[in-house]
Amino acid sequence: MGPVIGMTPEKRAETPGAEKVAGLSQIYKMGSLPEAVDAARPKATVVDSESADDELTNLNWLHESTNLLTNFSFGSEGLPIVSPLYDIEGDDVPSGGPPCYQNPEKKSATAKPPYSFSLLIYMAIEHSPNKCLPVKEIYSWILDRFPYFATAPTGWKNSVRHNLSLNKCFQKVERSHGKVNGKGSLWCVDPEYKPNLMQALKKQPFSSALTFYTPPASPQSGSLSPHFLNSVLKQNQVRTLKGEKPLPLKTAMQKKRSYSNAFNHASTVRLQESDSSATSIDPKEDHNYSASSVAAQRCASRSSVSSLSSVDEAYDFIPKSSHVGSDGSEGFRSEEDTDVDYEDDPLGDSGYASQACADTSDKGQPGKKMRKQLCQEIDEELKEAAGSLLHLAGIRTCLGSLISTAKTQNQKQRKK
DNA sequence: GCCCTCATAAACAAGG
DNA sequence: ACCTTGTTTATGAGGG
Repeated sequence: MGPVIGMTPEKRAETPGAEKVAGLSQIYKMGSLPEAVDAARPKATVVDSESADDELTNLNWLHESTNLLTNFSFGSEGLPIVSPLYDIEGDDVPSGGPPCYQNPEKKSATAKPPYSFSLLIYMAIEHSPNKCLPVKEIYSWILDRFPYFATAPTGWKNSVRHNLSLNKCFQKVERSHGKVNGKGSLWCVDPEYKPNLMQALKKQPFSSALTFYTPPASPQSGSLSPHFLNSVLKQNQVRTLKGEKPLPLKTAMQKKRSYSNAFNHASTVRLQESDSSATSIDPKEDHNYSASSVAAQRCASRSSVSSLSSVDEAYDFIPKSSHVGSDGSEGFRSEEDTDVDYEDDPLGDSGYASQACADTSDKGQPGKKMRKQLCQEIDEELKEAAGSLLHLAGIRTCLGSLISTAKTQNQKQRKK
């Protein structure tokens, strides 16, 4: 198969682009924008007014922010809401959507699938509503899609487990407290490795299988949530205290976007970027089976609370409620959430879905309603936030004019 | 020939 | 005791 290459975040951290992924929240906090991000940014959005809006209180900044607020509200225009649900089964793709997932594996039912175990596992996990599956369900999915394994020697399950264990692309998430080392952990795809898996999938003969993948909708939508605005304001307070210049919202927006891009591992555009900072990894570090490095890498990539904390950090600017998302995408859930009795679940795969997922899993209509409702709510919040900003700006303008009039009156009195 | 990826097998431990 | 899950090690095939 095509090599599932370049999967070492540790190595990636050596490249400038890697920082975008590895320490995004830190980038935010540091207030430094990697040049690579700047370069990758559409120039049109980089208005050359950095000096002009250096001040947080600059009205140009505010004006721009309000423009952005109107331009980036959730789902209100332009940016399509990508549903990760329409293609869970690959068949019910709405008209106008991406091409159907053709189930290439079903074409060659008894032939050995052209995918490596890593990709099979990846596909299985990505097919699940919550992007998390226990080993058993991964078996089932593979068996379901590739009857080849029904007759294949039983060793393939060993291989699956072997892959899950050894491949850093996959993270184990304990279902509940008492089962730290017990049975039935859930396996997720490490978001950091998704681009690599995607890339590997693209190299497969049946690249149409990619269409089952659905990118997380929230971050790259570029919306300006109140959380985001608050976050910028808070950061600017800190920066001011530190004696640094406040960060213009525009810059923050750009960072947010750059981060979102980095987080959006499904972005094939990014995958094909020439600098390929997010995906260019030292092949030596990829999927390393050598005993010495595996130990070290596992320490780095797994023991760190399965990177989940970093994922959470990465969502810094996004309302917590949207971490899981109404659509269930990017399903890194809490242990409580994932603690589901899958054995008794009559829904099968869809049984892993949260309530929101369950709402949407049938025909997609209720899900759209929910999402629409959510978008409206967010829009309202955005409007409120914009209103608050305008209010503040108004106060500032009033104060400014008062001060200036007072000054002129002072001067007049002195002349007299 | 070397290195890498991947598949496969096997041993072992822990838990249900 | 048996099965499942998870980890680790070893080995070989295939490709660049």
